[in-house]
Amino acid sequence: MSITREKIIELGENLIRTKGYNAFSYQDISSELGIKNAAIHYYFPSKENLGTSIVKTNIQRFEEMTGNMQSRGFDEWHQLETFIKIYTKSHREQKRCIVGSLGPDINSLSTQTVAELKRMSEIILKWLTDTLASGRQKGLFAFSEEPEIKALLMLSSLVASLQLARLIDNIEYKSFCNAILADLSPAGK
Amino acid sequence: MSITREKIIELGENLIRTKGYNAFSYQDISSELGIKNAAIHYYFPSKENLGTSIVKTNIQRFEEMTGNMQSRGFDEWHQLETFIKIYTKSHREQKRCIVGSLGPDINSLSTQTVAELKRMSEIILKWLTDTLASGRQKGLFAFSEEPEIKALLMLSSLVASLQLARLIDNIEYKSFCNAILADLSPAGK
DNA sequence: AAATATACTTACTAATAAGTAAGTTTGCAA
DNA sequence: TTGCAAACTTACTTATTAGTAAGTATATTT
Repeated sequence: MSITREKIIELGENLIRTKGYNAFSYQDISSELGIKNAAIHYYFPSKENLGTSIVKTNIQRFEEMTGNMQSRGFDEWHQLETFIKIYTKSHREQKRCIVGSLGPDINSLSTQTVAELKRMSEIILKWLTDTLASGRQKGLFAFSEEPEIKALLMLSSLVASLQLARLIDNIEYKSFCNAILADLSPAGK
Repeated sequence: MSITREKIIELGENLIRTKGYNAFSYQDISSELGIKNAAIHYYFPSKENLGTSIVKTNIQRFEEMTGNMQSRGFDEWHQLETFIKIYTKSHREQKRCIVGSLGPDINSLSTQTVAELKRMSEIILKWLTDTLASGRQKGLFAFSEEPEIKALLMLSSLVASLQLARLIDNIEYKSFCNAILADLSPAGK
């Protein structure tokens, strides 16, 4: 695989996560990489194409991460902690997540990109639901809702928190994330 | 106030809440209203201007609603229920809220629009924090976090849920909102 | 009746966007 | 050394965008 191709994907992802899909252009990428806009089209004929590739890369990354945690024998609490670290890192870097960035632009995305984006959120939600369910069975977590609902509540909080954090100053992001985890603690109930 | 002006604001708000700020154009509005794009510029010289006006209108609407509830003597539980109804209605109409729609585009908005948007989220959060705090004092709610953190958690959930709802099919939005309210119930603890 | 303000339209401009066709350089293989 | 493919550039086109300047019709005021 080409290094330029990878750089385009990386830069594209950053642009989506900071400016948003409709606010970035091939020029933003090409000028940053010191190449011409046609060079981007050489790798990604259309912007839809690039968008879809970026989502696919993110799905792959997520699946690698969860696979890794499972094969390394992380318990459910540890897995959730690691998952939440993705968001604290994004917050530090003043970025949103892919789902939170592309979700709003769903009406101006190609059907292919939307399909991948849906697939991504479903994969995340499924993993989160399963992790919550098996963690509760082991007595690691306590919550009264259905795991699907709880997963949706948690994911919603995390996705939106990255957005709200940019609107509300003095936000204590760490406390926020701690509250999400503490809410699951069996000791607290 | 002109009826055309009001229609522009209403249409603009709908476009922001469905397509997003960067994805809608003056043409979208003018063609819908059967007028020319220059007519929109007559009322709103720039798009930034329109954006700011739309946010201001929403702030006003929110303050009228909360003011009304307070003067009518709604208790905190009733107030929260009414607040959450805004989101169930948005969900039915396949729309997001203003904060969730404009938040993602913060990097491509004018400083004035951003200022109003920040003001709006702060007003909502302040109201929610106060309502949670006084409701807990009266024994209507039970939660262990600081009211500020709890308010942020709830608002995050609601804002993002409207986005995720469009990504995840078969979402049971009612159960989701019920879970948010049930979480506050003193009986459940 | 004349002047003026309101609510537009007509007819543009300048900028930026995605996308393309054809050419160029470079390294490698036959 | 010729041929060819990969990785671009040059030089565009077409479409859409926000925005503007000047004009027009209509109603209201003076």
